[in-house]
Amino acid sequence: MQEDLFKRIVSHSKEYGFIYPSSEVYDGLNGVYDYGPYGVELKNNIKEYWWRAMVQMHENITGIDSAIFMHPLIWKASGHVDAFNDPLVDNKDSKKRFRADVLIETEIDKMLAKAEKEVEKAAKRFGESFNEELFRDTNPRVVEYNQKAADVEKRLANALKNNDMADLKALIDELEIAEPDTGSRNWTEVRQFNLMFSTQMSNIGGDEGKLYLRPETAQGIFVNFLNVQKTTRQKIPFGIAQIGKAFRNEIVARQFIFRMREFEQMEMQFFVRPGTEMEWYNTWKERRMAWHRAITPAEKLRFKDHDNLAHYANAAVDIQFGFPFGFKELEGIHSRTDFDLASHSQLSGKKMQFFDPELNEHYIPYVVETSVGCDRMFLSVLSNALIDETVPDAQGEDSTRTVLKIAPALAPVKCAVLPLLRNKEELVDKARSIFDKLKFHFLCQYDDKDAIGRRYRRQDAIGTPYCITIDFETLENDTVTIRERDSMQQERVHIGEVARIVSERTDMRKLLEEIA
RNA sequence: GCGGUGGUAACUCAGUUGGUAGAGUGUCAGCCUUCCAAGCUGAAUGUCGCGAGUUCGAAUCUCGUCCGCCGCUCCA
Repeated sequence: MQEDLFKRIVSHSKEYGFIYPSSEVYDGLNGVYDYGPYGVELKNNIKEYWWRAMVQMHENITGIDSAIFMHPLIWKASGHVDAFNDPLVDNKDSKKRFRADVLIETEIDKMLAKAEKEVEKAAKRFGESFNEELFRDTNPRVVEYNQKAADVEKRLANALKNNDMADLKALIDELEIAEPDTGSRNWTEVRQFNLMFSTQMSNIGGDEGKLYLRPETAQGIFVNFLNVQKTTRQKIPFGIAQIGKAFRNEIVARQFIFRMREFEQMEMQFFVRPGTEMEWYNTWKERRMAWHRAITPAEKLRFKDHDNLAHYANAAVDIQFGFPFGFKELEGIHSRTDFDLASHSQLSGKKMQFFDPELNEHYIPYVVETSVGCDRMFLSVLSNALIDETVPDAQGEDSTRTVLKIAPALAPVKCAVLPLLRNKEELVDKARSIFDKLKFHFLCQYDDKDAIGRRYRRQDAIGTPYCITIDFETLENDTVTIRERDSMQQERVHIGEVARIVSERTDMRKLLEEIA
């Protein structure tokens, strides 16, 4: 059932111009998708909703748009060069995949544990007279275990540093590491997976011209911290927001647009006084949840604390959405401490500090990050909106309609203009003239093909919240019917009122007021 | 990458023991329609993922290859 919903979302997306597989005429490109005519409208509206909620609604948040190409040292400072470089190995029998370095580290831990056990046993045996320090230094078994652990650790570090995959494999073989569940030692070669895409700048050969496509937009904000703070005269606490593409060379990109190799992030980094970060962390948790709740039912949203934290965070929580394939991360809220600014200060030699006039001292601000996946947001909106429902047809019999119940402020097309009949020139002319006026206000569609009911259904399928129908009464008194998508109810209004009514009901302002 | 599974029209799919391709929906043109899909007439669209082999003949059998989906790993 849920599985079916997901399939329907994928095919509906393609069939109605929301999302196409990328490079489809060449059989597609794994993990890459294109946004179609309605997709780009919806995506732009999601971005606008985010931007206005974050930038327009907060005096102390400003936006930037930093370049995708950045100085390679940025990714050294951020930890991505080291942390996003995973050597992976597969077990041929269990078909499971492991990080080679983790397997070896686990083995090192086992050796150290064995040494400790020797010490414990000796302590019991010798009782009070036990000289632990001496025992550790002299007992042959303890020394051997510790020495071996140290050797392996050193070799592991070297292999990782030199990207020596063959030596990692050799270590796994020499240590006779077995797959934890099955005990199998039947391993494939160790392969390197770098999660950052690299490219070349200019025509410099070798490593000198090597650049990465940014794996997150956040670093563009951190390296502009000083610029923005100066030019906007912001005082702590303040934030910098950015929407932009990021790239990760995922081992496997799966679940449609949920995990793509090229994706778009909507990130805001909020700079705060050290010690106040948890307060702000909680504030942003609540604010971000309110933003989601304004367009998504509460039961589809939940917080999920991170079990183990990334290298830069001292607190982290996800906002998850109930996708057809389960609750999954939509947005991450991290307390990033001063990791990034401190790291950039150190590597660049530029002091990324803030002088706090209240405290009369300099400090490196702490950072609270909110980061939403734009494409995931898009998918959540679609999963929430796509509904097949039973409604009465012209004869009062049951019929099904497929409708996208998207929040009107996010809907790709706001209004369709439909002459009741196509073969009556007066109706068509009148409808055309109404369409030509409405198009100045919002995105409209004109359609006179097929019976009126079918045209309503077509608009339902792309989530158009309002349909204006021009009928014979229009010709008499300049009134039209407005049909609302979800209720299918109609009201009759004067032509002069249409732009105002549709504008009001599809205005993003209502959403913003709701979450203020 | 490994394993499983699949690839036939824009979408969903059928195609029987090999005889050179079909349905429904959708699209387009026209007609008809005074408000909620499936009324009438007509039309377009497929090198049956690609390549090779077996065969008189391959969507169907064999091999190779590409791509998709699901699982393993990672994250927005």
